[in-house]
Amino acid sequence: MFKEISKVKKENISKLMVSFSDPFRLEIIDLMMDGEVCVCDIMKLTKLSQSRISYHIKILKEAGLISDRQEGRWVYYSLNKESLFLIKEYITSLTDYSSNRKRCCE
Amino acid sequence: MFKEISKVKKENISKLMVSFSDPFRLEIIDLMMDGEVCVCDIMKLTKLSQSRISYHIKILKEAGLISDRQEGRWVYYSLNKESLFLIKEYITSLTDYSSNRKRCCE
DNA sequence: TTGATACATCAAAATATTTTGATGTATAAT
DNA sequence: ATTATACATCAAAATATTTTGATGTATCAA
Repeated sequence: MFKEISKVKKENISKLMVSFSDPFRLEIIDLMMDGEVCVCDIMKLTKLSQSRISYHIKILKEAGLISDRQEGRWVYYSLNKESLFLIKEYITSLTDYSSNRKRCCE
Repeated sequence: MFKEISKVKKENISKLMVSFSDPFRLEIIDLMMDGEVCVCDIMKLTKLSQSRISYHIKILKEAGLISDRQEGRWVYYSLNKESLFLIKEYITSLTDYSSNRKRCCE
């Protein structure tokens, strides 16, 4: 399908993009911009319930967008740079191709 | 919320990201990489039904990801470069911030 | 070893998205 | 004028996602 991004990568991309498709996940992602956060932080900063946060965290983790690091009772989450780079690469591939547009249906 | 991307932009981003959250929309987007396509093209190339394609096209259009151009009975759709750039900018802002990570909860 | 904290997981309910098939509108060809 | 084509829109059904509240697990402190 994609000419430069393989099918395997395409599935990654798909899950990664789903990460950003929910407003509350966007908020959580936003909080991770500054560095590591734990669920407790997200609870304080967003007023989302604990299980609700865990649910969204799980989606982000399974997509590969975030990494986790446990320290005692706390689990610290942070954005995964490689995944962000993959997304940027994908978007760039779209812009690159669309710059030599042609007309269709002729 | 975002430090460099305003709230208005954030709403744009949200809708733009939703555009990529469905596998069939990803396919449609993929087809637009090479240039303009009409619904009829997408039908031929994907075997999705016409109303199904129109539904997804509508979401992409409302998100501002694609532009349309009518020519007689045909409507040609193509990727909107400005929107792609906006997304790249957003992802970049995430990577930029996450490079000076700090520990939380201390 | 008891209790508290931090988080994960689960099943059910609530909600949102997607698909389908029918119908509608505009354009164009006969 | 009539018919065909290209696409949009609609309401109902199908399906998927999200939320909630309860319960489970691991860690730590007293």
